[in-house]
Amino acid sequence: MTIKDIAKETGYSIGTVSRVLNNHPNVSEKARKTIMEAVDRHGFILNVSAKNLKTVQSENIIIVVKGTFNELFPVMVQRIQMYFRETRYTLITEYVDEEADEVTRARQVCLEKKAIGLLILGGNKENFKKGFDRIKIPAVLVTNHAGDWGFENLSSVSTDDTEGARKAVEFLLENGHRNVALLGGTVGSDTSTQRRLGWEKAQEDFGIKKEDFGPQVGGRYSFEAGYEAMKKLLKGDKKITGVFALADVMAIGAISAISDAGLSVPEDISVIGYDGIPIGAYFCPKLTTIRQSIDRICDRSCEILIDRLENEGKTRHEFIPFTLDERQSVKKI
Amino acid sequence: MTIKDIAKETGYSIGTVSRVLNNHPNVSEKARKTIMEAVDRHGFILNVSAKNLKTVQSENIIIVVKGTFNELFPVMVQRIQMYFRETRYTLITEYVDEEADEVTRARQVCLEKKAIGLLILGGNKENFKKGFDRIKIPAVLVTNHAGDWGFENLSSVSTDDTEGARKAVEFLLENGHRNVALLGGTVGSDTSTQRRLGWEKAQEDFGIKKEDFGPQVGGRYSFEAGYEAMKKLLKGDKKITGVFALADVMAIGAISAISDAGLSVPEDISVIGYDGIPIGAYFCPKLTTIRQSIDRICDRSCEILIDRLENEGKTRHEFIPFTLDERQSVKKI
DNA sequence: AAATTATATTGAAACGTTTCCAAACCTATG
DNA sequence: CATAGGTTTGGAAACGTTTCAATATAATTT
Repeated sequence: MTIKDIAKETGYSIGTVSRVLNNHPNVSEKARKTIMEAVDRHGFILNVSAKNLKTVQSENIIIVVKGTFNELFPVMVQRIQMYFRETRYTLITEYVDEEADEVTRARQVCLEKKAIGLLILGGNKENFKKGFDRIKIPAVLVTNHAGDWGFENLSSVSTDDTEGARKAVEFLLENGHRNVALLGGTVGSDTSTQRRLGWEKAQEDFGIKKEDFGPQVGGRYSFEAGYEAMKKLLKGDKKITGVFALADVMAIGAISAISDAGLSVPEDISVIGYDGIPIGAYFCPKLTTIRQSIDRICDRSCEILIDRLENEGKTRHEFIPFTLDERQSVKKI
Repeated sequence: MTIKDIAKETGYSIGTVSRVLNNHPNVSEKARKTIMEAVDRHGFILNVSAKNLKTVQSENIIIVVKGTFNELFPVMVQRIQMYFRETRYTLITEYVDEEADEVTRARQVCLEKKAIGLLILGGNKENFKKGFDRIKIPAVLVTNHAGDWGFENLSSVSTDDTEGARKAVEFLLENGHRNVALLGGTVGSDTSTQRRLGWEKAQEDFGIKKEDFGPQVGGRYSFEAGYEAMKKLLKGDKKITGVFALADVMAIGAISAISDAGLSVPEDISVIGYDGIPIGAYFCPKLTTIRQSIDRICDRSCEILIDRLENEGKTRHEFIPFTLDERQSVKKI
């Protein structure tokens, strides 16, 4: 069943059928009705390949997701999928490993799939510097701020990680904690860097000298890494009363480790997380955390991309406000 | 940059270039080398639209995901994405709402995208009965057993939900619990039905009469629903010592509710879950649960689909073994 | 060296659309 | 009633591939 068959059946030319299908003006009401009727009757569907062959452009948008152990990203991908479900675009998901170069991979996939737009979940600046200028299509960096990266076709939507982290640590400090450990972070991850910076700033604001900063233990954003990092921290000699985990999943891992060590949260140690994943509200104790509006981040990213695609909107670099969700895992001392 | 340019540049015909690109036999070493060299030099990429136009078939596989509040599915989707990353296929994800008819939607998308294979995450039998026979391409039902549904082109990979649930409830019964509540389930969900059946069987095996079965409260698989359902249960008059939650997320919601009610798990009430989501191992108390090998379910689903696509393998209906992960949320009484 | 066979290459049609130009058809105006 | 202007339609080229029949070239056999 092709456009040609419809043409033959209705007695119109294929040109006319095509025009009807594409809502072109200059086609009579009568023709439109006859043709649409035939189309519906046969459940005819346009051959996208043939269409793209002519129009060159596809309607593919690629989302490149970096890092595969994250609990947050799959949910964000889902949200973004749902967003595009309502549009005429096709979203193609491409996962890349933590260590891989997401920009090179993105470029490759974009060429293969003839993508017209690009979303990147969790990229890092180093890789962008190396290769982003060769990506010609509009792109949005989701979750990372790229305001000062200086790329022409790149937008970004994120929370202000430094401020968020600062707020988290300040909250701990206001509650009397003085030795606030930092849990998590991997080299080359921009979110880690930003959040660590916030941790430092907050301590400086409270007049803590650099040599008196709490201890740090790195690790990727996962339950397991949080658990292990906390175990290491508990073995350390410094007495810790507060922990700032760079991600909720780490916070949860950490609480689990604390509890396995026979201590309790928040009685012995207070823990604050970052992200605002749903489980946090049901965890025992309920997790105090900096909540990013991931739904809004996702939606806004999609909006910006589509605006640029369809209305030639400018690139933007937006911060979505975060909130401190005060629950049970932090205690005043 | 098209195949034609490559042809012109190397002096060969476009036919020859095409054959080189497709690894056809009957092309000289010399031609192959010259052409590949030019291809690499220009970073030439075949136009998929043009290719598909001729070959008719795409290499698209659709995954239809039913239900959007689930914590398990996004992770499974990710796993499946990763699987297909290594293949020549393109996976297109399509989410449908809990109430929607996944089969009709699947058919529609398959036509639009000219898909050659289909994966369905969380379908139900009623919808299949209505419309699956009109789907002509190989499909695999992931997570539900369809052995007796009688569809020609449908495979399925799942755990034996009835047996898993029975095992869970037996475990509670063996630990001395006699009034085991059932938490969760929505009408029309096949997994719920199967698991409820297991709950009934286990009680029968222990000689409990139907009128003495524990109470049931329904709800979708989410933290929140688990929380609410448990709250309702706690208000009931029957004294409950054990709870079987149809999904880990519900179990976690339930534990949270129990704890908010001033009781504790497992001291006052034992809870067992189903699924084996990662957080379970880090929750406090650590969640005892029936763990499905979701990775293996995913991988096996993909394998079966591809086997059918490429080697005309038969349809299969496989059970992947589950395990009882005994942790801390169940106590002997 | 000629005849036969196997291998390598070419040329052209076909896939299902879109789009542009020209032709045909209206309708209103002078 | 002829003409202009606008609207509607048809026809054909073009998009970048694959594929197949036909041809050219090389290898093998006699």
